Amino acid sequence: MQRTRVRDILSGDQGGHALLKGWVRTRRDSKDFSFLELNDGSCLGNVQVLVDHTPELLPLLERLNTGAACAVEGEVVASPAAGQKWEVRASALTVFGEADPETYPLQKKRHSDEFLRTIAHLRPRTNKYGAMLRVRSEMALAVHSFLHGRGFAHIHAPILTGSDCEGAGEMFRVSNLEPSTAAAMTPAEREAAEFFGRPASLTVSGQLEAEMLALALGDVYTFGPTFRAENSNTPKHAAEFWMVEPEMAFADLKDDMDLAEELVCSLVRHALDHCVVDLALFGNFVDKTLMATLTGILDQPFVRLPHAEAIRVLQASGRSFEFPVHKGSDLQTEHERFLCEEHFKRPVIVFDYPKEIKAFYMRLNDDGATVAAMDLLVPRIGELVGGSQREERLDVLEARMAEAGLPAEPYWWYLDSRRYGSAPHAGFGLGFERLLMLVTGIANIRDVIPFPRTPRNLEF
RNA sequence: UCCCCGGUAGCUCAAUCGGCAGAGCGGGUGGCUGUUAACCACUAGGUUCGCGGUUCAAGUCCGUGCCGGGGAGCCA
Repeated sequence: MQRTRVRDILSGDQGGHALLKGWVRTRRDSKDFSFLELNDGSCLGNVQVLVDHTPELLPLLERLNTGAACAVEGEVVASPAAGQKWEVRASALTVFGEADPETYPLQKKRHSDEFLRTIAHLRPRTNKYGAMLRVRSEMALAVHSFLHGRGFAHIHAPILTGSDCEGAGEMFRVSNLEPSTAAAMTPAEREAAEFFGRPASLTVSGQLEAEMLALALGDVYTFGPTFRAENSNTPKHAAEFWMVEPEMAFADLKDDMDLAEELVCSLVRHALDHCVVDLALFGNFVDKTLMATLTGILDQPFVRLPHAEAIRVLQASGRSFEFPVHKGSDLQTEHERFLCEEHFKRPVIVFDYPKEIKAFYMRLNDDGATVAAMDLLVPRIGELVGGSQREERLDVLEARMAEAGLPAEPYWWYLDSRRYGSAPHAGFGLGFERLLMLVTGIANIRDVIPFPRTPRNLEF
């Protein structure tokens, strides 16, 4: 007999014989019978199972404490008591794995996020983390379905990279050499001995490779893990995170901003449409303002303002910031928060940044002072998306690299794309975990990744 | 990496001025009830994060290390 998922029992409209398999959330004993709350991860809800204390069932029931895995076979019937529409009257039980109540760390009561991080292998069995993981899966699907619907090709950028100057972020070095062996070698010996014959790292972005593919396939995107070795200890940084990076040929900055806004709105709408029950949990127990925030995002277009205009808004605010703003200065966290949380009270896209504070590959505007870059800022989280129109003019790109002090040689293939059939193109990176923080209201990035990697944390 | 706060029972936390180590929840035992964060009674449970110091006496004060949280920087 095939098992029925709890989700299908709870959403069904008729009873019948069923086989359920899952984990016991709690057991309530009466004199002659007990109630089991069974959860199988298919949805937030549990099925209430009524188990009579018969000679066959009682010995098995006694082994089913909170956390135990079991199978329940029985009749699905309308529940006579309030609290649930359906319940299952058990006719047979199978115990797969017991959970010693003396040592099983998950209790029926609420646990702190900090404690649950120390048992990341068990926390998916809690309501909150089960809900988060279902939403995470649903959001990944929504990313693919939105971009697929727009005609984007899903491409796979390499995770191992040889260019150790891709961008600003510190990179994780990758080597197959024993550290002690490598330490005894001269740099030349070591280079020859390295697996790739040169230094290798984990990628900090698939953008440069995505550009090459966009200049062949038109519209592409990567969606994969990304690595930063920055010693960042904050609620919104992780050493390993997932990033969605669309790249469009024949597109400018406006197209880029349009796509970012439409993608974010599409993902939020998908969550509201497909994760109703799980989002309700977050709205009730994690962030009371969640639903208002999410529907607010869909209400009206995002604010778009040039960086220079953002500076003027900040200067005119009358606020005394810890870091005073002036023409050409970067936006600090306090400025970003003021703009989207207090002044506009909604997502804000800031664009046309001074070229000095942005990366070399961003397209130089006609004013010669700014580049066609954009950051999408959202309340509470800050930068959700960072992108730009790319510099497609070979001479300008080479000049910008020289200004930045970058050697041209390792970028020979990147520059080739501007040498042969270059075309205007644009793209951005969207932090997938930050999106999940936005959608769930969860405040710490460590709680939207099943097994987070942060400085000094590589357990599990 | 810098600044601030914290680390006491399985979990969440109290402990006055430096003076006997406490509660709720969870666990165990018994009872009760179509229960549902079940309820009632009883009960067990401690290297007070580690190391060093001050003191008659340290959970409490000092130094240091580790871990966690918040803020900042960097960014997705």
